[in-house]
Amino acid sequence: MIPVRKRTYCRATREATELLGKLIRLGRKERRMTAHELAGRAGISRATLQKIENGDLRCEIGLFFEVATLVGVQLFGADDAATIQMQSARIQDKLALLPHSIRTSGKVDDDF
Amino acid sequence: MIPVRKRTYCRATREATELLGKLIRLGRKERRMTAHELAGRAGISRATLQKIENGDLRCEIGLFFEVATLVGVQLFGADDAATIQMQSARIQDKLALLPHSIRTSGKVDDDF
DNA sequence: ATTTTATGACTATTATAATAGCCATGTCAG
DNA sequence: CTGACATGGCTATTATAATAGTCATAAAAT
Repeated sequence: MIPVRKRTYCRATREATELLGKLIRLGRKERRMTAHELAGRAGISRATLQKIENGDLRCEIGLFFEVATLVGVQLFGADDAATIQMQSARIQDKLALLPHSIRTSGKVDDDF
Repeated sequence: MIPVRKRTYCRATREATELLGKLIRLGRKERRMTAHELAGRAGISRATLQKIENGDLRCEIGLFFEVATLVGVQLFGADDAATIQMQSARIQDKLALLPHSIRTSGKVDDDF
């Protein structure tokens, strides 16, 4: 029973997810952890970890990031939650300056 | 009907996902796109886009990355698929040097 | 060489994400 | 001011991800 694939993803999406999966597998092996061991620590099944390391686009982002964190893969160039949170706060400030709702009347679409 | 939350995520995971969501919302507004419009381009529902921009950990990573790409959010510091693919190839080479399967007998666990 | 076990691949089942559709609110443009 | 529409927040339904489990293979360790 072949599942019906309907969704498509652009190449950048596929490549990025594949890269993240490989970084996770590399991190795991560098730390000499088995797939079984890492899956246990992350609280997921070994099958799901396999899908993550293979760059399966349909896995939860939370699981990807959780495993990445466990094996020391840097997200957004930061190794700790506090640094990421600071970036988040800065983006929040920029967001506050923009209008709450976007109106598509003028059709300007500046590319900045 | 309150859904039973069982899974937990570490702070770094939550912060990183929240940051990515905010970067996406910022990117969308800078390009003056409505949520409806962006959801349409990404081929997802507006409700899912809302969850993504709010940093919902349970959304598919493929949807996160797809939307991020559409609004110009850089993944892994690269703006094109080719550059990401090159990074991927390098990681692949490093992986090839490591042993195929990890044995947990010696219990060394070097941190590198 | 032999044993042990880490990994890849698969299936059926269960949990849950994604969706369509709705209403209420808010806010931007005229 | 006010009317149009963008957004947030729900619900029920459907699609599908996550799981547990098994089997085969491969590769470390002895």
